[in-house]
Amino acid sequence: MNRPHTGTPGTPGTGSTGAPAPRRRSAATRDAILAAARERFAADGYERATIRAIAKDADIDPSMVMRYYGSKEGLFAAAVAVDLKLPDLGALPRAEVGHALVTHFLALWEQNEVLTALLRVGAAGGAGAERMQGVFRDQLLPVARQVCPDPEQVPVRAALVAAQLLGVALTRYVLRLPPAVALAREDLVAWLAPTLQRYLTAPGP
Amino acid sequence: MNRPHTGTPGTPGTGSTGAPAPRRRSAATRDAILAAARERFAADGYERATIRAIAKDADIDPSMVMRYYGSKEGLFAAAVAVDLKLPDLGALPRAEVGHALVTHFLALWEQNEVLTALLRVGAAGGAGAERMQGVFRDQLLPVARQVCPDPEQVPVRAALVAAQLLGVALTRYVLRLPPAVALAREDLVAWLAPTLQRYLTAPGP
DNA sequence: ATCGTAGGCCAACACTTGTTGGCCAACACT
DNA sequence: AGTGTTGGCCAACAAGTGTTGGCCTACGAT
Repeated sequence: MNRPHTGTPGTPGTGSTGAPAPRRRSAATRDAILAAARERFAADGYERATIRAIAKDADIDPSMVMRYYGSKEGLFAAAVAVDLKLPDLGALPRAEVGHALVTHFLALWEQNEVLTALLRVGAAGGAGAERMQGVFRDQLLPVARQVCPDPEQVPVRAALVAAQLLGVALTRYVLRLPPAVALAREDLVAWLAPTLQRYLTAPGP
Repeated sequence: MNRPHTGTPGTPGTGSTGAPAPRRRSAATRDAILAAARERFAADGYERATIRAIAKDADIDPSMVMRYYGSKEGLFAAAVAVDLKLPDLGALPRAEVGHALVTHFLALWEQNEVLTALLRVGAAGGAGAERMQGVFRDQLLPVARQVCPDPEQVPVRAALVAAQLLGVALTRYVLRLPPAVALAREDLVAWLAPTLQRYLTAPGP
């Protein structure tokens, strides 16, 4: 798909010395590109976030983006490497899992614009949606498995949780419905925690 | 922004006769364009849905789209004229509003791809998000006002309802998380109805 | 039958996009 | 000092986009 050209430099094998990693000068540029890309993807979505705009934000030439990340899709893939860092719900009192999940998610969304970017692009469909499915499958499902009574119902429970949480993120951080934005975080938690608690631990309907 | 050219034909003034409306031949074309546009917008989102593709689906020339709708934005505005047709919740037993809302929404969503299109484009931000805010404000808020105890809390309640419903739509119809897709409609209703019921009618936290 | 007009297509324009290959400066290492 | 490599920019390409204006054809009223 993309020619090697000079090839992606990759990790430069820190050599013989166990020294504190010299960190090639290019690493700074790469990080700048990634940061700018996250911002643009989150603000504009995949299509409207042009490589040229990202490059200008990072104060480098558009061709550098190609050199380091191969293509726009490659850049996106590198920019939204999401790790939800979900806590171990198994180690919590079962009555608190709902509360813990909501607070964790809200904190995550507000500190990291990666999730907004991912949601925006995921909603656009195609590869973005697949990536989102991956996050759901690899990160949310296993956690749900730890608190769900019936293993067979785990996927359904997790999907319900995802629907509620993503819905909040959508209305609050993407669509910005005024009441959803104005809502204080603590009130939001108070409303959502019981819902998630029920979706996760209540007996099926 | 767009020149009049021949001007949008508009409604052709059915003339003197009160006859069954001759329906200019162009009306069929316009409807075909609109149908194709809804499909494409729903499937591909705003940017990826090109005028050329829509025109090809409708078996007409791309320039016709411009003639009838002025611009791509104009076409989109005409394509997603959403009317949720929300039932009068005031006329229902208060204990059933949650159930009524979910069933109505799911039916709406599955019959009409307009909502998927609107959600996809809304999530992309910009004008799409504003239009979604409009639907929320003009159609969901008034209905919530009919069942909410405290008028001051109406916006919050409505936002919570929107978050839950849009979250389901997102995971089920846009992201297509497998468990969310596989879930039977009746089961989904059984899970969601109590949640909405609580968001709308329960005393605040 | 005639003529204005609406419905439609064609070809092109202006622009933006992702992407490429070549060239140059600074650095590291011997 | 010399030399190969890395980091970077410039200019350009090919493709695809929304959009425009002109031209042709068939219909409807006169």
